[in-house]
Amino acid sequence: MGQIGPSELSGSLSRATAQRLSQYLRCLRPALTGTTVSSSQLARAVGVSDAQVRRDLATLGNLGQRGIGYDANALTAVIRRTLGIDRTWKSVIVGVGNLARALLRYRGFHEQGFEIVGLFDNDPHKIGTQVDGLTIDSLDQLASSIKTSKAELGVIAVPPESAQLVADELTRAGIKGLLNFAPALLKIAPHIRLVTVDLAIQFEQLAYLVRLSRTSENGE
Amino acid sequence: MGQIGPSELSGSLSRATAQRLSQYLRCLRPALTGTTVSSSQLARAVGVSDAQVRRDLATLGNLGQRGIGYDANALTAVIRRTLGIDRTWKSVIVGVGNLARALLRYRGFHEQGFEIVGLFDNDPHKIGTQVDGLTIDSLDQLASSIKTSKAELGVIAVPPESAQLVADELTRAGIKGLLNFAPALLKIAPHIRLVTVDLAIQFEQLAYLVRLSRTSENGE
DNA sequence: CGTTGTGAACTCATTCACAGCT
DNA sequence: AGCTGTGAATGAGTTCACAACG
Repeated sequence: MGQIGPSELSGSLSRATAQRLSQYLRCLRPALTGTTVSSSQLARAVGVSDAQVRRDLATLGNLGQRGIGYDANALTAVIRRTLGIDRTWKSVIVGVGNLARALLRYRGFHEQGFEIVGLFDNDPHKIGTQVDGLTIDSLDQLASSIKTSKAELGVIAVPPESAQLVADELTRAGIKGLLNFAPALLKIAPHIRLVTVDLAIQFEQLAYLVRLSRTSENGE
Repeated sequence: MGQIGPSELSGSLSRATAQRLSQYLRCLRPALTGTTVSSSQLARAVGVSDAQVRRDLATLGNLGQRGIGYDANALTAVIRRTLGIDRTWKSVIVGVGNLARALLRYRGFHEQGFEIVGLFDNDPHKIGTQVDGLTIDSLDQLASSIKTSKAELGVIAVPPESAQLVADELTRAGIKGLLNFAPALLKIAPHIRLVTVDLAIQFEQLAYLVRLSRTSENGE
């Protein structure tokens, strides 16, 4: 199974590990110069144990130097390659509301390798107008536009009642992965990857944590 | 409210369990009428095993009926109480950009118990204007405003370089929990609860999943 | 020295499988 | 029959602790 090939993107990392790699990447950026970084430094920054960091990074190959640490540049490169963001991912956003605009302005998306190549909406008032240099197209054009632009990722930023429809349309257009912001339970084909971000759930989790820490005076 | 009855809010649920409870809640809403729902139904809807559902729900007390299932209304009430959303959480948003506007329009926030009672920004052009019936205030007024409104949750929707400052200010103002959307590593006091939502990380996770499913044609 | 990499131990989470209730 | 609750088994994830190395 874990055959270390030419580019060692070995045995699939757990979801949690992949998330932490993203976080390590975040802290690595500031210290991008030719410095080295230790597992305990990364651990403190992200809020995990140093053993956890070492375990995570060890799965990427032996890129630490004992007694020294990890080379920040090399580590960054390997994590990016492992996560698959060592290249550009063309993406489209369906539903051009405030969330879509927030995503377009979100710092560093482009430099992280995510390029928005299409905006779609079904509101006649929006179709044809421009946002950040991109023209908003009608949903009818979704399939043809995706095929010509070769976009692989689709962002669903429409109200929940349209979310399934949009997901189906994106699937038909040959999209590979969906990032869904609608609080809806999507039924999608097994070959499509789905990441759902439900903002209300994040609020609920926060409320739970606050409530918990008040109920039992449990430190940390 | 009032009595906490069997007071089954003791044993802190794991973070993952709390998340799934939120998801169950999501599927429960449509079937709100006096119906019963089975663990396998919930499991199918959310995408977990039925045993998982029963294990999760069992931690809330014995509210299933063998041979029948769970009463949708009762289950909803207990989950809401467990998550701490059986009451209103007053919240403020700092940084009134597109993300803040998206949150304000997000369906069902209010009905889920989250009430935005304050908007803050340091842009002179925004201060004094209204969004959704709320007047945008200067950051200077943060502390006093939070104290009079008794807001408990703060949403950080500012650029990453201001995020730490805002977090400190909210802490000083006596906030209980922070929902951070800035891609920044926040240093916060231990008694403050923090949930960070990094949208770029979600993109990265999706890219990883898509890349993975292409590399090894691993069915699932 | 300080730091990595990793077997081994350990903790937490999930699934199995079935008794027990309706 | 159908469905829950749960002990037991399994699996996944994390920490311990230390040898190996610069």
